Amino acid sequence: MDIQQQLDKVCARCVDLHSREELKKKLESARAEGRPLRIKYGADPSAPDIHLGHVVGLNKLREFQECGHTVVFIIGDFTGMIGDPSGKSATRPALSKEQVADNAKSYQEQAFKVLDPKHTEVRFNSEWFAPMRFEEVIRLSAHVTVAQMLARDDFAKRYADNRPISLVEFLYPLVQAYDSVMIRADVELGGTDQLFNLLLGRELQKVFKQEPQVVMTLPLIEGLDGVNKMSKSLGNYIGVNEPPREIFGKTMSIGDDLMWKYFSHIARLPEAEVAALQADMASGAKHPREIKDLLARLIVAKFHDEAAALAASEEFKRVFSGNQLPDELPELALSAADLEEGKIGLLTLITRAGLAKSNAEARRAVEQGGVRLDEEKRMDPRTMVTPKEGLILRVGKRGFARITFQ
RNA sequence: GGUGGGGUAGCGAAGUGGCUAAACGCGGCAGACUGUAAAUCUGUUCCCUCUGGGUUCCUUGGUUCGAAUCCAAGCCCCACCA
Repeated sequence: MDIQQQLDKVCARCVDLHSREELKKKLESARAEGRPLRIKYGADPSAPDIHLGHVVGLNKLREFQECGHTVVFIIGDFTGMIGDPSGKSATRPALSKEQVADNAKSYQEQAFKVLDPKHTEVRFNSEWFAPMRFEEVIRLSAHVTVAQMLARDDFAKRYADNRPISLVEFLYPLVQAYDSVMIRADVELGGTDQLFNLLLGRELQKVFKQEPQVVMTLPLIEGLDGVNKMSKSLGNYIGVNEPPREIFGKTMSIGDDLMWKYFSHIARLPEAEVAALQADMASGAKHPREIKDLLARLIVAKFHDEAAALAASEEFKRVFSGNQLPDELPELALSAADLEEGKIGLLTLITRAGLAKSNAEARRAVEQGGVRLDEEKRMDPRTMVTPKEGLILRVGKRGFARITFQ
């Protein structure tokens, strides 16, 4: 692939790029030296589930790989084990060595659903941080000023509002920047919220007499609520490891407006096709549900396969549009000990099936008309049920259980 | 070290002696409708064997017929000034 093609490919759909010119030069010199560029991507092992928010970046990394470059996937195990000692951030709990190792492993497995393992180098940042002496930390800190740190939007706002900023938070960007130095990154990419950290990597590389990395940011993708960026802590995410049905359903639940971003950044549908779909929707030629169904199929196929995507789509139509039962129902095994004179209270049955967290919650579902036994609505919470093998309990649109006996 | 502010349900945030299981917003759940787990509308949202009962407003002790609200001690958090 020639340099121009590579540039067009990797620069597409990014938000910030510092700079295209530099990237071009790097591509040229890399070609001249017959080596691949080193594309850095940092991963936080405290949240081991990769979701579609990460996929935006992973897709871009994959594009670099398709151009023959090497992805350096850094697992922040060192920082993960420290966490955020200020305790402010719930997303940064301190993890044990074992937890970090486990998370790192599952992280890689998931990342390789998108990345090509043959062109990926996995590194752990404890490699260089664990043996570091405090003296070196101080020296490193000397390269950054408080004013520089306060230039970061997030810090500036918090400082202005008299909200706390822990010193640790000042250190983390530095840690990330130092990673760039250690792996001699040519390019680093991240979400737009990472711009400051990425740029700091450039500064630090200059200090260490390295050619500064090219910095590229990609859009943050809103999660299921359509407002906040997709994140595990907000629970508004679609994980790449989730079963087809979940990925499909969750995708169908995003707002119509958000579809386009997913088409382009997650499903990687070419811009022209996205535009065509938008036109079809505007003209009424295609129904929004139909378009979203396509999106959901593309996403399921990306992490599972075509057949699973098709099956999920069929099942979704049956369960939600047709209000029918799904093909697989979770089972609730009862034994004679659970019954009193052959009966069990409806509320108990619901909580036993895990379809409500408490009896009170089950009661609400019943009183609000959300509970059915063999498709027959039951609105009295005092109902005593005489369960039989194969009885189907349904709570709301999504909760099902089939009763069996042991 | 000094001064001030604060800790209320999943989160944010009212409430400063009884009318408070605690306003309101977000989130969650259910229903209606639909184009779908979109949007919108309605209801609901501590627990329990539920026309009743139990336990809550950082902790412990106290005042009071009665405390999230008052007092004391403690723990924790934040800001500002040094």
